[in-house]
Amino acid sequence: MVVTRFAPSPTGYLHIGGLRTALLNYLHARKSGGKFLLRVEDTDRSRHNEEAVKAILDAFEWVGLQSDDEVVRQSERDDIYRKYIDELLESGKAYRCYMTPAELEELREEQKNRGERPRYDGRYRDFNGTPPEGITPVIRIKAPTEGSIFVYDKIKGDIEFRVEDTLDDFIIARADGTPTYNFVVAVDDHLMGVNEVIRGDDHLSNTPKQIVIYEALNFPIPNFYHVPMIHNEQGRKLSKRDGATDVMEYKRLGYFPEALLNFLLRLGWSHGDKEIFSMAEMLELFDPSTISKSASIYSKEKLDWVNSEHLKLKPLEEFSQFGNLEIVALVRDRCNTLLDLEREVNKISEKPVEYDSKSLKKHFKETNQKLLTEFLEEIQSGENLESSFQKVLDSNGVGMAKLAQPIRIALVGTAQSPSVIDVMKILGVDEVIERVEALLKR
RNA sequence: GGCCCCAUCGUCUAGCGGUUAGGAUCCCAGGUUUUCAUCCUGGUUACAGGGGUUCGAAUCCCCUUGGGGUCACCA
Repeated sequence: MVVTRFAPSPTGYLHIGGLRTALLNYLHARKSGGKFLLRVEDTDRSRHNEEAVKAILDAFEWVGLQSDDEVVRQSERDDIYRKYIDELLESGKAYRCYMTPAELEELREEQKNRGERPRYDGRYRDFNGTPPEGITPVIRIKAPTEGSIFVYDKIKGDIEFRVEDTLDDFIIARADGTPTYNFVVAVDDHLMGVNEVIRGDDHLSNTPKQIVIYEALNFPIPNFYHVPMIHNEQGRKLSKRDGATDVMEYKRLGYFPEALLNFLLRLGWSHGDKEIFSMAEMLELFDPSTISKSASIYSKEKLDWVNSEHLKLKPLEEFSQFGNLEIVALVRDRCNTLLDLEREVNKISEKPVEYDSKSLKKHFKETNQKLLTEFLEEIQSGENLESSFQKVLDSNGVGMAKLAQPIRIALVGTAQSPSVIDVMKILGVDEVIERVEALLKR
């Protein structure tokens, strides 16, 4: 059974890039009846932030990606980590290091000056003497000192990291006793039964460290899939300055969760020429081993288009919150987002508060006004809307636009709207009379 | 800077030794709508550069260049 996870650190909201990673994990697990798990990475107590946890969970709820189990919180698992750290200490695979942060810093400076890679020099690796006074030690893992660590990545292929230039005896527990990231990731993934790890390729260079932990603890190594990053339109890392990176922002902007997911999935993955995917189709067709190796760039235009496609595919009934469904049916083809939809519906259902000056100038000349007045008289005399319209055109021998455009302006305030006849029918005679009179009297 | 990853239209991508290099988006033009949008038709635009291997390279190898990531008692 495939077990995957998404493990955000609660530093703020759910990031759009994180959502994509989560989606890929979710799809991969669920399509084969496996499990998708959520884990909050908050080992650093100064970083624990309950509000952020809630924000992230809310976002997951909105997009509909649900964890198949209780959300795991690392801050509540100190005992577990302690146990494994003790185990490593006892078996001699880890050791206490009494170097102070200042000493460490000094060492790094020296190494840098010599043009070497900054790394811990292993001075306490085989220490047997009496520990220096007044120093609470950190715990370091005994990493291999030579050879290579191989990562067999299902997306990137086999990657060799030479121990010499990638590893040192890194810290697995801080002086305050809390475990560090690379250690808890390995422990938790194993304990949670995670056997397929899909994550951003910014984690690729962490992987050798985690493999060191897996091996020290005799845990089986999971399959790794390192997915490329999403960049901004300048080809750089997506940052807050690039507009909406908070998933919930997309809700406010009127996007459908499925459309956002659809868009995100197509960044780095494709299935033939298919562009629009329902959740069921995503689940059916997704295969993580076919994710592309190169980074992709976020494109708002494409998202808008994907959202508009989803908007057109939804059953009409889903939009009753926006008002008259006949109006919704009339305007939804001209919308990208729900915000657009709301605006377009209102444009018809509410009386215009002002008239577009350009439209007036072009379509509210003398003849237009005369035709419009005639039209008003016809409908006031009890003639129905459609025949009144036709009658005025026929008796004056003019084309439809001469009358349709001023009616549009009267109805919605601009010369752009769906079919005037359709709009008038929905509005009804009384409302049409009111709006036409309002324009003529202005 | 060391290490690692990556490289096809502006963007998302197809291609996995032989294709007129395909689709989508964006943009432009035409048609439909006597409006706008939708929709339909058409069009512009790509294999980063240089070496190999091969009868044949976008596809395989090497180098260069460019971009990204990572180097914490952060995750």
